[in-house]
Amino acid sequence: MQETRRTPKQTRARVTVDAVLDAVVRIVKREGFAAVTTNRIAAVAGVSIGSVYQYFPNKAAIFAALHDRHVREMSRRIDEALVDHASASLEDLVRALVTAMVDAHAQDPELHDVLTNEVPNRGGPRAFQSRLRDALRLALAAREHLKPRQMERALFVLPNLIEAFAHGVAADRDGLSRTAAREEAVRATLAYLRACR
Amino acid sequence: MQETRRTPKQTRARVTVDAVLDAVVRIVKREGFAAVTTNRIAAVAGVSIGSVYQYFPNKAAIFAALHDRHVREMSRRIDEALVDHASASLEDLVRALVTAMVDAHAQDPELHDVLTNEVPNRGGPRAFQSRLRDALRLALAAREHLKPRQMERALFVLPNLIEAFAHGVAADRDGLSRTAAREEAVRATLAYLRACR
Amino acid sequence: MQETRRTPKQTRARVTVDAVLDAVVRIVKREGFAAVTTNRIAAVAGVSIGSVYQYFPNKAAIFAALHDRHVREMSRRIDEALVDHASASLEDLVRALVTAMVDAHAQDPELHDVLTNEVPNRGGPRAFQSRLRDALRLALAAREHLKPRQMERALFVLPNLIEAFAHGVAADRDGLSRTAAREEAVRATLAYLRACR
Amino acid sequence: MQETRRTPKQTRARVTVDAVLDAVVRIVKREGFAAVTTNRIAAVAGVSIGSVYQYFPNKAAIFAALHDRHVREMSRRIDEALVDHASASLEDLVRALVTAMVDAHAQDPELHDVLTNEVPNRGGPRAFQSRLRDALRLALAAREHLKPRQMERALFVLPNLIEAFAHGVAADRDGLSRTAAREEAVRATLAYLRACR
DNA sequence: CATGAATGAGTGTTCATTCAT
DNA sequence: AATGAATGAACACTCATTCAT
Repeated sequence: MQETRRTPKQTRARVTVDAVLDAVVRIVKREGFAAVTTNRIAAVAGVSIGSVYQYFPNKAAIFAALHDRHVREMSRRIDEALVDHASASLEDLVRALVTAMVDAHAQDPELHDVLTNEVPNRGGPRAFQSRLRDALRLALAAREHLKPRQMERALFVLPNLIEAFAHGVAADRDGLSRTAAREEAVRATLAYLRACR
Repeated sequence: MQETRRTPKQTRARVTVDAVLDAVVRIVKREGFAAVTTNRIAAVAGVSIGSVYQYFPNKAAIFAALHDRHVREMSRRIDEALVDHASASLEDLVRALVTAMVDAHAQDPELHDVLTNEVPNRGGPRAFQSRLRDALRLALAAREHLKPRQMERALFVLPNLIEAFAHGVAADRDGLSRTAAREEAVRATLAYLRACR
Repeated sequence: MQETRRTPKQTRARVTVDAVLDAVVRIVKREGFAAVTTNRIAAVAGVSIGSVYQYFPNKAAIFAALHDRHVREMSRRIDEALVDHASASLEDLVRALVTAMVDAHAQDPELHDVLTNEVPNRGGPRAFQSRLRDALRLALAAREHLKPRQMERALFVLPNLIEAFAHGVAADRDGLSRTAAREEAVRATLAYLRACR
Repeated sequence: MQETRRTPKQTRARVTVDAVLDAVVRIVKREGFAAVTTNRIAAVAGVSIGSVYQYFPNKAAIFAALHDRHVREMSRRIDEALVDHASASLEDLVRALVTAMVDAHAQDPELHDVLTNEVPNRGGPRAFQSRLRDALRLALAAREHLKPRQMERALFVLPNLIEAFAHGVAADRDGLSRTAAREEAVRATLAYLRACR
């Protein structure tokens, strides 16, 4: 009773916004980015075009919200891994982070591809890299004694490393299996970390 | 006498095509992707819109050609590194490849960003990953004794890794100097390679 | 209460469609066929170009609809003559049919000319000849004992005969008076019919 | 040696002009009227676009010349029939005229359809009706004693009649053989003529 | 609030015509 | 004279956005 308690207004807004964002994804996947018109979005989302403009000031804002949602979902996973493995070893935490990112992308590779290569993204797709960097900063600071210089370098390398694998898994659909790719990602990350010490 | 010898037709075509592609880049950088209209391209390229359509069947073909040119430039650099370091150690070759890619992107980060995030890219940015993969296949086969399985994994990982770093160095190094970032990228790549053995 | 009762949607559509078709006719008459651009049609019809495309998928469809409307109008007149003179003599029925066709064309000869000679007409202008043929088939079958062979021939000749006069009246603006032409048409048609017996 | 003697210039002009006109017909038949562009005409005619403009001031002139050629061909046939049957009965002459027109259209119905319904025709297709009218005036004056009023009417009716049948035979005879249709056209025309007396 | 018909600025593209070679 | 690359005005059509209902 208490947790689902939002005003009807908020709920409806939430539902409509999500329907719109999902519609964009569905259209890009099925008909390509060129088919993403605001009217089509409304139709696929099952709302009127007027309602779309009730929630988004313009088309670009829809894309921005879509990217935002993705970044938030990624951040959620990162935070979760961080908290769940707060007292685990660095190896285990890194494994958890890598697994979270790879799995997130592997789950719907097409979605990831769409977000990365088709939907315009003024903010850059690197928005959640900084969240990842922050998470790693916390993790490393608590566990390793790295000189500031080393820390900086590691914080440059690791997010790129992790994204490379996540990206690779999503793109190379008939390459490595998800499990193998994930293992490879963990191995590469830990190898680098060891080389840092 | 011999090197500049092309038919006037070919030369003119080349010049026009390049002017058009450069115009696209210039417009995206200065006014954003939304300002890239075919008529604007023609104006900035200093040719008539009719001439643009003499060389490109439609707008999408212009973008495709732009990506193509980029891929070719990348391939050129990869090939060069491969040949120049034909008898060098694997470490040196990998260093050369990473450096080549990083430098290529760092040279005009804005251009790279534009090509990656703004200009629609149906073929995927993976076109030159496969060139990179081929180069690495040659390099590894001649130097390391990897089991097929190991080779497969390394060839999946390395191109993604290198591209991620090239991106990363060009985009946000978060305080790291470009040289330091590049050095760290090489170190991370070699760390992975060593872990493969 | 009952006769004007249509949904607003249908009424509005009807009005817009007719305004568009009338606009085409007006433009062709006043400025020639070359001046018939979709934007000009919209302007003259008093609607936005977007609305035109709400009702017609493309420019050709506008022309098709225009011809269609003409054919329907002709068919209406034919049917009316047929029913009104169901129990009249063949002479009277033929006179009614000829009169209907000639008058229809004489009423707005310029319109007819435009439809015949300027507006592209993929379906052929003969669409309403077949309606005329059907009407005559009914009329003759009920009144004359023609052998199948004779019937076939009469059904080939009569529509052509009638169209020749209608066409002639519309085209030859300073030729015979409308009444005279109509009388001449009736005379020729009946002469032929008598020769068939 | 003497009759084909024209200056090379004139001959070349003739050949080019004809090639251009034939090209138009070929394109309309094969690809539809929309495909008739000046550049395509030049290509199909096997000459350069520049040469086309050497002989025609603009595109409309090409269409005009095409109609002109058709009218001239029709006139030739009319004149021939007139002379060949100078001392024949009116029936025979009319039969000859109808046959000439019907056959001319039946020979290449597609061409005729194209010229009538697709190629813009500012002059109206009536150009050769007046030639036909003149021929009939001569024929009737020499053979029948019609009052001026009757003559006027006959000269209004007959060309329209004959053209309608020529059209009709070429287009849709609805099961009738071409010979039968032509015979019936002659019968109908003569029936009208007799009713004039 | 929701709707969706209407809007019209702006786009990609064509093609008649020119003119330097 | 012949060529055909270049031109650019003009077109058909789309689609983000508005607003009366």
